[in-house]
Amino acid sequence: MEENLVIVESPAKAKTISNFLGKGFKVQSSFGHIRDLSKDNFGIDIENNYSPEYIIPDDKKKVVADLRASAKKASTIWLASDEDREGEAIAWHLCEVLKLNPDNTRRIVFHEITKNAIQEAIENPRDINQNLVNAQQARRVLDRLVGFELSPLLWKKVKPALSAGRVQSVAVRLIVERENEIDNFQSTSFFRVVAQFEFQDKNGKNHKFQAELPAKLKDQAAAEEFLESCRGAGYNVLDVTRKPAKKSPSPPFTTSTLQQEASRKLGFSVAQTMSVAQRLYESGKITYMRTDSVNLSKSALAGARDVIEGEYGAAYSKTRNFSTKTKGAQEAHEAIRPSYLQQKSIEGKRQEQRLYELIWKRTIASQMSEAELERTTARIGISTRPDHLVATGEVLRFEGFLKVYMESSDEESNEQPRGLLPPMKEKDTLQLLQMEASERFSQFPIRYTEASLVKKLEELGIGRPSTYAPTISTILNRGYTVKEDRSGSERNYQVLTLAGDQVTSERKSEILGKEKAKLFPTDIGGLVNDFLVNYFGNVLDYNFTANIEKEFDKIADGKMEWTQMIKRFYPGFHDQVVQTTQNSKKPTGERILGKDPESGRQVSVKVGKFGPMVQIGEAGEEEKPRFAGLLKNQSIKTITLEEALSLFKLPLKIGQFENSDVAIGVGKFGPYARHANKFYSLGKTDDPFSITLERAIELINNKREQDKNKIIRKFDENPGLQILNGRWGPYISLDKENFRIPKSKKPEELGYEDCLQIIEKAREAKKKKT
DNA sequence: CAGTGAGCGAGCTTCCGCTTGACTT
Repeated sequence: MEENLVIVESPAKAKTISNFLGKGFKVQSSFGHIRDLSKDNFGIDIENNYSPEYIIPDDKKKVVADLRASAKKASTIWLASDEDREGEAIAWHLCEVLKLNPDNTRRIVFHEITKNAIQEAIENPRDINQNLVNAQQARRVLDRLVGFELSPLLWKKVKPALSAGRVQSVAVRLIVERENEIDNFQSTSFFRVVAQFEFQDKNGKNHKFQAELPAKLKDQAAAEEFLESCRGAGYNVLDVTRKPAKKSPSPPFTTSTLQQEASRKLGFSVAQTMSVAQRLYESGKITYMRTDSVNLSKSALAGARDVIEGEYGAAYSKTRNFSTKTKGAQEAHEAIRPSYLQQKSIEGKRQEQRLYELIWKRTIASQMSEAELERTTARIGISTRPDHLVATGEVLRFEGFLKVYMESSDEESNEQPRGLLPPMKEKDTLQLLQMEASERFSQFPIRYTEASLVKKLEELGIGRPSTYAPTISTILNRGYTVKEDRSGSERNYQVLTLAGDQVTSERKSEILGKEKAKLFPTDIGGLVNDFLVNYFGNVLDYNFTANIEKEFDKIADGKMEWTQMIKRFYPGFHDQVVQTTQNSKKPTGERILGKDPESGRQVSVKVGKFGPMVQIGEAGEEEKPRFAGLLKNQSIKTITLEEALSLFKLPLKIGQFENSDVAIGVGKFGPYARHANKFYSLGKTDDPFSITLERAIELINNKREQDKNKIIRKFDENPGLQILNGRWGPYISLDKENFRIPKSKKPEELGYEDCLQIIEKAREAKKKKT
């Protein structure tokens, strides 16, 4: 009965702290929350003042049992979960579940994992803040009520297994509305005038540079008139002004900004960033990766200063404290930074090295001095016109943090890097090389990437660092949105050129709307969003979360009873659900395309139980309607009658191979080629209507080759038993049941008996579990 | 795994936030 038990949320943290505390302290992890609402009847007794019913999920039973055993043996229990709403609730659930005695239970918090911080925390314990716990319960109950009432409504009205929630539904709304903005965008064109000049300095050296007309010209006639009027003109410098400017580094990484920069600079998906960061955290290379704080510990600040002064000199060092501007930030952790700042790079997988270096650079740069620039502006007069052209140059006087790191941007920039202007002064004359007026277009709104959607959600205060990546997965998995590349289409534009005293005109073309890994709404995403916005505009409101957060704060401050808050929301919301269930029509997005020339029956498209489909004929007619699903890249919004009708041509025989028919069809898993009763998926770029027999045979042969490599070993004793190569490495397959191979064994050396042993063991382990 | 859908209809799906393995073929 002498040990102290410290409970934290993460095992990696437990390990680190354990080293600081030494003997007499046992440190264990709760692995996050240990209890959640039951799934029966919402897990909330609505009749009984919204009393929550908590259960311990199966995968937490062992954790709880271990903690219970340790708690029994401990003289004092220290609850050291994070100092935020969720962390406080975890501490409270631990008290409840482990039946901890308040006399020997202490609540402690620390913001950085150093020996001093932890000792200080232990010297200043406090009680559990029940108000903060209640704010968490209100948050949890509200999310459950919203999610579990809206989702079943969608099952009834749209399609089974859909979902809606306070966070995911707003994420979908952002994507759908952005797409609408793009659809409705009217691109306007204008002309931009850029001139190339040559200047000869007093040593006779020639310098080339460019200058631009500040005003844009409204159409081709204006551009032509402008260039014509410049024919034979002289150009001289009206004045030159110099202005100093400064650039400051960005704050160190939070989860959201790390996801954005890893996406822009390394091309990582949000989930990929988190999984690589998790490995870095677990191996002790970086601090915790789920954080909304830009704060660095004192020791990190000192460490950064040492590194910068040693590596670049004292002039490059500037200690900065950043403050969070994010809505609803809870700041239970530090910013994401290297654990040891003197370590510029690490050993490990390529991805880990790249992400680590990004984190190192960002952290170090945040503690460096400003970059100092000098911007030069020269105004250039045109002898035949009152207008003037402007040339700008930028010189870096002092690199500062730019020596290490520069943040990227989501916007496509057409600004060219500006260099130094030649040493011109007032009244100098310039030689015009050529002047170009080129047609430009107003910029379409930009589609979201995973990371820029996270940025937007964070700005709105919706979601938390631990949920950004899972939220993206959810809206992709539900089929509300797809992440895609688009090749774009050609657009023509006009360029007028004044050179050698002649104005010429030329038509050029460029690619418009090329997209890489952008989020597009699907038909179902659009349909569900319109339905929810129409009937539940209050919950789908971009400010809904921000407003209820204010109420959670009141609860946390003890100024409001948490059940009061739910009482104010739920009855009205529930009534909305009941009303909508009874009174709303099924939203189908139906569009009538025309008549089927063969039968004369109506052809329409809509979203059905299995997704978007075409229908020939109507229900209730003598002959039943015929149905066909849309292809993945087709939409009920844009599909034509002709495209819709051709879907009924499938499955389509395209020829013979090895004396059997080859037919192209579309199934549950997309387009396929069928041959001798076997299915072969078509590639992403294969069009089911125009695919050739040659290509189909190629696919068949590829698949056969793959299957050949799939088999590592076969056994004569039992043809149902094989060692196969799968997506996640080698595995044992017995009559369609699969088993993992222990890491200690080499799959190609396993014999028949070995396999049976592994299977036996796996089956026993499974039995124990249940 | 590979067309399903028009309504007699079983029973299933679902939320957000904390956290990692276990697990997928």
